[in-house]
Amino acid sequence: MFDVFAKYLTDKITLSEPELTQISSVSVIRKLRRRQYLLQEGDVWRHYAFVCKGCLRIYRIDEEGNEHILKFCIENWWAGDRESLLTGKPSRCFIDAIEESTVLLITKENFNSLCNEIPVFGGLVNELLDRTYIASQERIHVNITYTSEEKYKDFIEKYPDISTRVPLHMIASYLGISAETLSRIRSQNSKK
Amino acid sequence: MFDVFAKYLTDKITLSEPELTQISSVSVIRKLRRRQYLLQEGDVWRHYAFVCKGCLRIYRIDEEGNEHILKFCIENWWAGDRESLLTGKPSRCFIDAIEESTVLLITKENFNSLCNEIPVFGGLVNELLDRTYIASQERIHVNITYTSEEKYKDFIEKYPDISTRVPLHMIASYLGISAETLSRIRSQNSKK
DNA sequence: GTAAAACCTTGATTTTTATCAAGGAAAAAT
DNA sequence: ATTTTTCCTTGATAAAAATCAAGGTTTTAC
Repeated sequence: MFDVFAKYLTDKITLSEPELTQISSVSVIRKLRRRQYLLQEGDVWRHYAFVCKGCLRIYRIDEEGNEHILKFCIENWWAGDRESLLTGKPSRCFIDAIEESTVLLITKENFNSLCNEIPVFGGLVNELLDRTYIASQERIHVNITYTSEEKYKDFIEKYPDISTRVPLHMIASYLGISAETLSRIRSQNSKK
Repeated sequence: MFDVFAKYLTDKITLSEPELTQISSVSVIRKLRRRQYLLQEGDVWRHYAFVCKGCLRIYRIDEEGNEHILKFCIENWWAGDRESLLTGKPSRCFIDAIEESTVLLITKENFNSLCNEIPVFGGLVNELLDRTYIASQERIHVNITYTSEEKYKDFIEKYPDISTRVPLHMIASYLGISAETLSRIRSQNSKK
């Protein structure tokens, strides 16, 4: 499974064999069955995690026990709870696998070493963070601006690959609307 | 006005006199009157901007002409459109002053040089970016989880200083609810 | 292969929120 | 100081969305 990560990296940056070996040596592959947790609320998240295969979700549970999905992570995406990672505080999130999945884990310490020792790697990570931040600003904009229907359209446009493999009620949770409302939006759209 | 920025920096990191002088030499002070634009949609944003005094807002305008406020920036906050800054593309945002304000501008190029040449400065910036990202994740969570009333309560709790100096309808815009609804929420709360 | 669980849809009803409209208070501009 | 603009509130109404409930389908687990 390391080859998936290697391909992801070498598609974007040039790495020597020793560098790839170095990255490989600190990478740990972890398989997850459906519904299996990668992180539970209260635990401290200490890794960087790259999804080689499958689909995860990051979510929080409110006082009434309702789940609210912050993010879906499919192949070639990064997963994790950056807040817990950076602050060292217990996470408020759960991460679990929606499908049988494989993730590649690198501890924070090893990851930082890689960033320092392999500058192009560090550069890639910074670029990724930039893009992630921009995407989160965009999501805030969508959230405060769009109607439920527009939010759904925007979602399937931005994430066509996710919208086909994730249950509807999870998309509703991600968008912050009820599953019933989303079901009705979808059926109305298909009539047009 | 540079002293406000100098204090902000030296409260967090240790800087030598020459370093402060170096920072000062690339800083440009700009005064803004009420409603004056710092950035208009379509322009490329090329700076880092630190608010020394006053209050700005960053917002977008939708097809129907409605404003949606992405962020308020008061003293000791950073303003700008990171998307345009990093991509070099025309901004989709407006930034203007809600009050008479003073901002300190540093061009992207000079700013990057400072980060490289003064490592503690770069470190501070990275930390700031981390916290900003975490805050944006938190805002997304609030958006998809909370009711309008809870969103408002959360806002005045997180930003008591902003909530007292910004018009109500702008807070409504920031939260993604109508001004009338927010007015009613507030009057109901005060009855309790 | 079958039972159980998860998922989606639809209807009826209630709750929440937006919209439209108008009046008054407060603040800004000159 | 006064006019103008902005801002806030309140009411009435319409629209949107949540909730409750139930039935049917699909998928998963064993």
